Amino acid sequence: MLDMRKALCRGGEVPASSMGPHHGAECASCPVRSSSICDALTDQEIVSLSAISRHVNFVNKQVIGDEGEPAHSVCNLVTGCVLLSKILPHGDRQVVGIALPGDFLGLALSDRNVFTMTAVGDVQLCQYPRERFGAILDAMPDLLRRLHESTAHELSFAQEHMVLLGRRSATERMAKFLLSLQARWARIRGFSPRIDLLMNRVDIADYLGLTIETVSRTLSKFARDKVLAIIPDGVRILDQQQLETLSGD
Amino acid sequence: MLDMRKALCRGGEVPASSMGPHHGAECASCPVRSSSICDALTDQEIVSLSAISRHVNFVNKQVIGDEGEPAHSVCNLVTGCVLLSKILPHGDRQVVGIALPGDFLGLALSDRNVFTMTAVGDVQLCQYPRERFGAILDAMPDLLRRLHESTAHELSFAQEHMVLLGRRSATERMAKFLLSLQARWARIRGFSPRIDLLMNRVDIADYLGLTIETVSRTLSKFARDKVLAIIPDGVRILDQQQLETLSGD
DNA sequence: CGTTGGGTTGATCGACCTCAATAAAAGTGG
DNA sequence: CCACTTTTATTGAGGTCGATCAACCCAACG
Repeated sequence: MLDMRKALCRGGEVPASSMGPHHGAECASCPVRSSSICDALTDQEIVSLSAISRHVNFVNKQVIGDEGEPAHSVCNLVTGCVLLSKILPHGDRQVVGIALPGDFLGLALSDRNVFTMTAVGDVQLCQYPRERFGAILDAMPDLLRRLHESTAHELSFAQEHMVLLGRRSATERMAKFLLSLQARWARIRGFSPRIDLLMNRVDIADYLGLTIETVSRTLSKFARDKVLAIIPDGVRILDQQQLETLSGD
Repeated sequence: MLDMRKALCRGGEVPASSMGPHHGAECASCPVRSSSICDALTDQEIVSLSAISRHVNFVNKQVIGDEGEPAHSVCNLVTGCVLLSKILPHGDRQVVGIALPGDFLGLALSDRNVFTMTAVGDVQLCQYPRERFGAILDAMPDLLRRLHESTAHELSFAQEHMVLLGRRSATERMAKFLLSLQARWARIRGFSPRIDLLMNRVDIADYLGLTIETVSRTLSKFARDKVLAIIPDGVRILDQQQLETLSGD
């Protein structure tokens, strides 16, 4: 519901902390290699891909790329969380996706950003110049296949989210959201009843197509019903079973 | 809002009218070749692809494939319209996509249908066995690239639809829907103020996340305001400009 | 004709939004 | 470390848009 684009202090595209280019070597110790598109590559291919890669850092609320603006690079999300959002003429915002470590940003390889990307908390990206990445794709059919897989998976996720936005109640949306985040983090850090939300109520509301008040009320209701406890920066699930019931399937 | 799966007379996967396999030759005269993924192929490649293709026909409301069931084939939509939908445990339905001539069904190449596909009116598909199509992809990197492009485009469209479902009013949804359909048909048949809806109010409601009553009321309102005229099987736009204003951007 | 399926319209209801006040948390500067 | 501001979250009261429930129309069709 809030246009954050103006509210941000964007120094430059690349924060000072990441100006030094450091190539190649890190891939071997990359924490998301196995869960990213890079797992489709041979060691040799990794080397040639890493030759064009650069790590870049962003801080909370920093805009990584603006909808409609030229996209100079594509990247893997290494650490942190990135919100993908679109803003309507009258100012309303819809968060159309949440990227977590291992996710690829720029699946479409489009020359313009199709959505605004905003860092949530500290974010590290492994960035590749777009044209060079495109060129490398020609030489690595497995990489293209993996990219297509990821895109298809995203599409499927998007369709699932359409169902949520079109046909589900506020309670179901909230429950689904929490379970979905929990499941996604589980693949990265392992299962935990404690869920770091990272983002604030505005972001959640804009993702679920609700208002912050409804988000707050729904969470309070869950807490009152002992389904979860609201803790700093997140929630702790107290009754997993009940939350799944509330999610509507 | 209606579970149609049970309500249908599904003879078999392949209607009698299409049992005779007819290979290859039609590709030369295919009406959607240039707008389908096939336009990425050389004449020679077309021949090898057409060797595994088969045309199949479906009638109005016939289920082409059910969500969750094994997907034996992928296909190009040649004529007609296909609804892609998901159904909640509860019974509510969300239409997550509308396929028109030239669109590819089965972009994900997944072994199971991720949504239910339902024919709207008479439908002709150009069908390929899934495994064989997958194998052919290895030999045709351009085809894979084209497939990825289509998938990325679908994803972008899906995200736009999320904005509609999450943040737009009934009026805006309806206006957007009509303009979107008009634009998509324009690429196939050329621009026309007359829009064949093909589908009924239930389908529209389930696509827009509304009820049939709201769809009907909104259309009636548009007609009362002389924005459009409701005609058999569709609408005729009377005030294109005003409809665009109503769409909210 | 009666029946059936789709569409329209009206009356009422309720889930969520809006507006507003308050509370809690997080910065900021002395 | 403590006032002070600013941001973020919660809670309440009231309003609204679209859902629900229900009646009715109309065309197709046996």
